[in-house]
Amino acid sequence: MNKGRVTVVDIARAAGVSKSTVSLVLQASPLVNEATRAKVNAVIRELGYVYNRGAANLRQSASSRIIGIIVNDLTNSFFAELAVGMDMVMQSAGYVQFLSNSAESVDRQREVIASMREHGISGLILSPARGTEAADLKPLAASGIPVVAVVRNVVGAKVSSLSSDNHAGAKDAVRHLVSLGHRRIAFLGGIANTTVFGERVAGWRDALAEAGLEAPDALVIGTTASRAGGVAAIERALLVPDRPTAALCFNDAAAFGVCDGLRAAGMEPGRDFGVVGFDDVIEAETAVPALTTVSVDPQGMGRRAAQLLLKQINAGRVEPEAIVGSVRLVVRQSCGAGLKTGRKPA
Amino acid sequence: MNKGRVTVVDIARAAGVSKSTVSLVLQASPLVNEATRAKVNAVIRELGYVYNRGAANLRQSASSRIIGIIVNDLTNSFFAELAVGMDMVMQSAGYVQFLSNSAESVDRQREVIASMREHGISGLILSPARGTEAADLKPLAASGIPVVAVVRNVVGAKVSSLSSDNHAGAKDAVRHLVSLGHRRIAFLGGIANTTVFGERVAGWRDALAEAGLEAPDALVIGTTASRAGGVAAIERALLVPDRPTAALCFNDAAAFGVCDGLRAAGMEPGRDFGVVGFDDVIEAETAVPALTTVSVDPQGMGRRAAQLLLKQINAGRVEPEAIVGSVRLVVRQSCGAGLKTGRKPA
DNA sequence: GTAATTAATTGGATCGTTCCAAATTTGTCA
DNA sequence: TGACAAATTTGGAACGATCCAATTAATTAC
Repeated sequence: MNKGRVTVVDIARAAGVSKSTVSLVLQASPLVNEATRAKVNAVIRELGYVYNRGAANLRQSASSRIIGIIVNDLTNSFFAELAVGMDMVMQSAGYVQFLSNSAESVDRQREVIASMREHGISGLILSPARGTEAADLKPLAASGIPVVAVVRNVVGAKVSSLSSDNHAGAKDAVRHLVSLGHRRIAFLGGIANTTVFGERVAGWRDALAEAGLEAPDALVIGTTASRAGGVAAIERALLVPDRPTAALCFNDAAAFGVCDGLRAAGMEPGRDFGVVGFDDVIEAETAVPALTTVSVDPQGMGRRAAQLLLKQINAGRVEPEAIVGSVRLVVRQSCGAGLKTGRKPA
Repeated sequence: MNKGRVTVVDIARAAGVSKSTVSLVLQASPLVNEATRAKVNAVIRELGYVYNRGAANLRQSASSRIIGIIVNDLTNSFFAELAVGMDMVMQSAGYVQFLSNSAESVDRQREVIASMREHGISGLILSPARGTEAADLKPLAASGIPVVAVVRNVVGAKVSSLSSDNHAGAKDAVRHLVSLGHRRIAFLGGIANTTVFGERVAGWRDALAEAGLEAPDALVIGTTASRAGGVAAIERALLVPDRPTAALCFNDAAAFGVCDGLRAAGMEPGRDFGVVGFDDVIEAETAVPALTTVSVDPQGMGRRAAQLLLKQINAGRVEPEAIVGSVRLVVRQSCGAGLKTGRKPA
């Protein structure tokens, strides 16, 4: 059974030329005569020919035009947007992408990477699962497949990375809360022993030190980087003696949770307690109160990661570079600053 | 340049067997002697061999083990979760997936489908962009590639579909609001002339008719299926003379927007206005007030879609079937029903 | 009108794997 | 030990596109 598959040879036969000519037409080569090209293209359309990229990729020189993307938590809208940003760039560069969700499991991530290698990806963008080691990426580097780590980076791995300036962002956010008069500022949510958590807490600590305020460990409450984690964190924070009056949250998801938790305790975020998030997810703008947050522009970050990867793919030689994206504080209502002006009715 | 690629022939030479034997080992065939298998596997590990799936797929009998997934809006967490559900099933069935975001553009969707065909996908799960026509899926059907449409379906296309019982879900939700004493119930958010919108509005209308209540067009306010759309919808709804006291929202995103808009207007969702969503996104449970919503279990739906597609791929012969998933109302706080019990502190 | 030049076209050979039929080795039994 | 069956192994021909060197056709030059 031929499976009904139409091949270059079928086209060649029908158009009365050789398969080589058909191949040239497919590659839009200038070598082929216009009349011939037209005829071949007509036959291609007529027979419903589908280019077989797998066969073409067999020649060792070819590039698969497939790139792999692995994120650690697709249900988090930060990553969903990151993926969308990458998709945009890759799409217009003529690449397709294998997108997978490691769900924070290194085993799963390993499997996915192996599978992607078998499919011959030309590059990989990875938001590493917690616990990823340099060894996990070794084989990729060995076969010359460029890798870009986003959001988190992998210590010891010689791959490019694109992260955001967590330290500066956290510092700015806390400075802002201090300028609003807060003296007891907590750090809520997130998983304690991760690099990103560490960087953000350091920023928090430094800003407090700068203002001559103390930064007690009791005010650092790590839980999960999710809405539920935020709820749990604020519940505990409100039990601390000499309770905080404001908080920098690990990320926006946690910040929303903190708002939920405050309301459940009869407090209104922004008015009774200052809340600042991190990430600037789309919902941050439309939420009520609108979330003051450190903007890392996930889509933009996705686009930049994709561009970086493409650059490396085209460059051939892989020269790892570490980019730390700058970050800016977006002041909205949840910190209490924007409340005077209020929300203008549409 | 050999590109450093290790092939079966290299393994064969190093292990002192023929490439056919290596191939048998790769396929875990029982034909090969244990001692030989062990030696070959050792060499495979030693030389760092990577299976070339592209080459294997060349044989016409082979299946690519790649499936395509196209969703119309990945930034909507409903679709992100849908994708995660599919990922789980596909992953464990040994498939990888091309995941793309059509961003509601049919042109983009067409390109993506073409690209996926060239890569030889064994099946496609599609949440069609608005305006998708049967003709867009024709070539896939023609080459015997099974397609499962999810969420929305494509009229006239002979593909399997998996949608949820929008009519029944909406009806249940409105009945519940009626049972809580509401008499003026709006339908808020969503894009007006889409199938899903139509089905949900019909359920809303039928439930009202059943209760002997009127269903004026002024109370159907279509905007966008997003948080911002919900805010806009409730703003308009509150201006309607004889304003509604509760609303069924097109989806959870819109419902969250409605809650935001209510608060901005000084009203508390659940207490001053009943809000019911649709989809049961994860955040629905942890939000404050927890969202009463019609559960369609996006992850579960993703899993079922993936299973349906796998069934069709394995069956060979493609027999389209339309599955309408049942749906159930999850009563939480936002409708006002759960307020008496309140939220128990953790 | 023929040689030189340029423009188009074309057979293999090749990429890395699978599959088939055929060959080889090993084992069994009278 | 020889005949026969079972267990292993193995070349070579696919699969569908690309690329190279070589051939043929069309132009131009003299």
